Amino acid sequence: MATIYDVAKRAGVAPSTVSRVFNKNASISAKTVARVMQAARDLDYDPNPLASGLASSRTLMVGLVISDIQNPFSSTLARGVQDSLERERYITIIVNTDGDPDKELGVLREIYRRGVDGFIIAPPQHGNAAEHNRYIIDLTHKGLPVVTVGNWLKDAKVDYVTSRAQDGAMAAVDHLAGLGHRAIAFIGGHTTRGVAVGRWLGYQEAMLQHGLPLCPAWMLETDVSLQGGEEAMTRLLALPNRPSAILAVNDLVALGAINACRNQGLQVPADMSIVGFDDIPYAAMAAPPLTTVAQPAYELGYRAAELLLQRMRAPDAPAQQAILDCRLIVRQTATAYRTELIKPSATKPNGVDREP
Amino acid sequence: MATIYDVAKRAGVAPSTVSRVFNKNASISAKTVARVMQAARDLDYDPNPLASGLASSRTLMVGLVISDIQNPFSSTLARGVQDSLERERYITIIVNTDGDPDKELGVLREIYRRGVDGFIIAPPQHGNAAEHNRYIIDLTHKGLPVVTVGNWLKDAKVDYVTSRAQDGAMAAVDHLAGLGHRAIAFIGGHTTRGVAVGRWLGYQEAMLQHGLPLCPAWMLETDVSLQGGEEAMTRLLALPNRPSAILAVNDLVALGAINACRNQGLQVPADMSIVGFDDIPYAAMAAPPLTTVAQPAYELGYRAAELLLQRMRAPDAPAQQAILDCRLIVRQTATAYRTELIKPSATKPNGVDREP
DNA sequence: CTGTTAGCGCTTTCAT
DNA sequence: ATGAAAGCGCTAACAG
Repeated sequence: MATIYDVAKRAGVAPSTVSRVFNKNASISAKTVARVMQAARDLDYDPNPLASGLASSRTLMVGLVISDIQNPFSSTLARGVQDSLERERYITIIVNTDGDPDKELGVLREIYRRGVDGFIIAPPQHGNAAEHNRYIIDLTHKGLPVVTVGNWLKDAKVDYVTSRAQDGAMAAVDHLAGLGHRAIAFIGGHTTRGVAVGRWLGYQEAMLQHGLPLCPAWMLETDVSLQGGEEAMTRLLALPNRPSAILAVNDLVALGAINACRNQGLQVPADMSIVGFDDIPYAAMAAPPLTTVAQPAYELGYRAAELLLQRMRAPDAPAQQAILDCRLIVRQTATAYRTELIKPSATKPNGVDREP
Repeated sequence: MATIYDVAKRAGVAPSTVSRVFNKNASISAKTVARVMQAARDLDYDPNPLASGLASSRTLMVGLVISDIQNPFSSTLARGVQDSLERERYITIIVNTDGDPDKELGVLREIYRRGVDGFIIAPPQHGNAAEHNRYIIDLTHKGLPVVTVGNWLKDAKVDYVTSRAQDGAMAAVDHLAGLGHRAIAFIGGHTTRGVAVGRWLGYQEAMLQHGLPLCPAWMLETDVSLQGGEEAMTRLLALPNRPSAILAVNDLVALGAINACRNQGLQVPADMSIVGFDDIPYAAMAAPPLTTVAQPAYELGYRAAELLLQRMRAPDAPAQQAILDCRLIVRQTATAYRTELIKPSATKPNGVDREP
């Protein structure tokens, strides 16, 4: 591969001039630019990113921290990030945390080490007091651009993008309550932290507004996955005072919950109403089609990347945020509450009581 | 950040010694190792990957080329790759081609430029004569480790991993034929190229074996996506001699096809049998649950990464391959052929003929 | 087993 | 507007 020296020699200029031409910052005479570009073309020259990274500590790499690329929400968000970033020739390094705080810290360190120019931290586990949180804030103090999605790091100058998830969750509860449900459970991830908190808060607030009971047994933490949803629903179904409706922290969990119901011989929505969150493409195709709160995953990613790009250009600009709307999509997994549900079912071993 | 010189000084050794310790290749006395490690710990030293990459041209980065991270098959495969690679401290750079050969060539160039230590090229578009193919082979000639998944590059020493997709496709056709279908269509991607060829060949071979007609109008190329499947199915339904069953190149396409049927007022499987490919997690949850050929996506990715790791260690070892099994999963989208289907339906404007 | 010495290819003052 | 020269932090012969 040709180096900058080769190009310089062929163009009859100094290497530094070639560098300037390629980095379009300093002012160079038009004819020099032309000569350099021609020489570069002749030699098929392409700057070596490692060398320029070493010299300038700019690598054109950004780290994207997500919980799991297999979640369609995350992969869509990732695509938004990549599509935006690649227009500026950045590459995106995607790392998964699996919702594990230790792992998150590890991958964060790893990509920092690698010299990324910035981070986008999406569905993370960092709460408000954890070590990672500290770590992330330290990064920003070192001047590293960070944008978070779905989670605001207070006390740090980080840009963030989020959706009105709290409103979305409230709309879901409103919908369920309007259908006559009183016993509404929430199946969450680590509900007190991370990206789930908005939904969690919205759930509680709406329940209170409707004068509905917040029963601790109805607020479950689980893995944010199909399996997690299945398992949580199974636990819920084993309860003496089983709820009649569920708000799930995301569609994966909701889908898993539907599975669990089916396995126990329950019909959704006849015997159990379920509302998801995200509106992944498969929500509409599920059996039955999932009622859910849509989040603009792609947009979220795209906007996050835009904010990051802006911050990298203007490190001292005031922090910005982009807040996008959620929208309740009514499909077929939530239906009117039937009073029969409160009677013990002949086919079920567990008595079904009305909640206190 | 501490540099290798700082550590060397503190440990009272030469920088090269520190380098050797960290790269565990040369033999170093135990006590020197201990001293160096201690110094490194004291200074919180971490080697700079850019510097070492520049000096050694090993970057601990590998490029993963897929068509679209949003396809659950791809994201699962990607996860397999990442999980394997991260154990050896490699990071994975995921790039999407969207099935566009030009874009593929572009991203390939880009990550090559970045100095990746190897490539994994999964569902690509490279056929057997295209420019990219040439490009990839050139890379291997330059000594760059490449493993392809699902597609064998002949004339090149590349390792590859694949599934017995051809057998899988044949099993699907066998199933459909056994159900009495004769008019079986194939909705493919770019069927003559890339990862789809195995399925395409399997389809044809099985059709021939069963003495079934290979009608050109029944072999469609389309985008490998929900929309693509929907669109292709719509085209198929507009045909005068509509097929009674479909083999789709993957689950996304199959799911899209189901949508199209529903939109046209057709029941699946009563009016149209459909079989997918991949068995993405959502296939089982679809309405109705999708009959499909399962591919071990995660395994495929994991194994690809393992082969790559091996080749990077032993550049001159003979090419290896890993070939995994596919498995037909019979669910509910394919059912016995009903002779009524050949009569023009009262509800449909298009006459339905038996195929020639 | 360990030290010395050149680079790897680019950027960046500092001059001019 | 352009050139000269000193690194960025590490590795890899080559000695010894």
